[in-house]
Amino acid sequence: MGHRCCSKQKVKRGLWSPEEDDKLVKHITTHGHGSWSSVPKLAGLQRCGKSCRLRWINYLRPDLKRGSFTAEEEQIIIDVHRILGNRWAQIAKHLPGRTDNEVKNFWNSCIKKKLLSQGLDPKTHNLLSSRQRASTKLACKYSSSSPSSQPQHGSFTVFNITSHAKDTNNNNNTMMMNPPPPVVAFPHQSPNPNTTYAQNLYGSSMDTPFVSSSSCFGNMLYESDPCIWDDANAVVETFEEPRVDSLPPVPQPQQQENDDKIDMDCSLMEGGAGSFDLGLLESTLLSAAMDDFGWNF
DNA sequence: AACAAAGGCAACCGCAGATCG
DNA sequence: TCGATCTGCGGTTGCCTTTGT
Repeated sequence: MGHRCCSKQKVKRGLWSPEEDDKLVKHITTHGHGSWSSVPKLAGLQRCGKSCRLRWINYLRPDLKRGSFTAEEEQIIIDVHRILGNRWAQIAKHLPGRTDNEVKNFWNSCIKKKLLSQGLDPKTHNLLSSRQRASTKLACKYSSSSPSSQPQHGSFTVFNITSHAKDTNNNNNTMMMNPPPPVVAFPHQSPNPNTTYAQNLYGSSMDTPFVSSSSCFGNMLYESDPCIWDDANAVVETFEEPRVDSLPPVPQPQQQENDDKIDMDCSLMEGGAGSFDLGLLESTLLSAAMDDFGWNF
């Protein structure tokens, strides 16, 4: 069964040869791709247009960054995935030079296992129940390439934030935020141990589209040491063992997507804002929504 | 050294939305 | 308005390499 676009002609499948790559690159660099369905014919390739498009986008584009993912990229993937779920194309937009396919493969082969080994459900980013953790411990060993990326002391550092936001009329009405979803710190993954991961992230030279309008959240998000964070009247508590069963589930991106639209009034904002990087959340949701609605600025 | 299992990754498949005539 | 085609996306498959026995 072939693609509709190429069902009439005999097409080659499987790995691309250097000659085919060469033909495709030459054609696109001189003529552009135009209509992908006409590319194979014009380029003299016995491939279907879809295959040509995929090959170009994933491997031949000159702006691709090859090589293994950096710790920063890995953290970005985890953060954005927590918000958007398996929207690989959206996630890849946060990683210049990376493709959705590359991100997806990296997630499935590395990050997923790493999260599992750290007791996290890769779908929900929630802590697994003790029973689930026991089963995953049996099933999977640490897959990390660096020993330092293993959880230390066999425990997690989980922030629990209680925000005492004062209302604008200066009275002392305190607004107790709903219990936030768990956020697990990965201090061992920070490239610079003297700065928080978010600082590394936002302060990196990488051309990240993130613009954090609430950097206080961003800065505390990956704080590794036990601390009381009192900026903006929020209190951070840490505890050694996660209270797995009492923690509420992270709202599922999939659940928020009706007709594949991001609900801008989503429950992430309402309930768990305290433990999310709001800057990342804002920019990611906004860019996703802008994409969904076709807004360009 | 040979074989099996696991991991990693490139490519394919099918669906859904967009576009065009 | 509608059907055909194109494009983009996420899920899945299958091949090749690496690792373990």
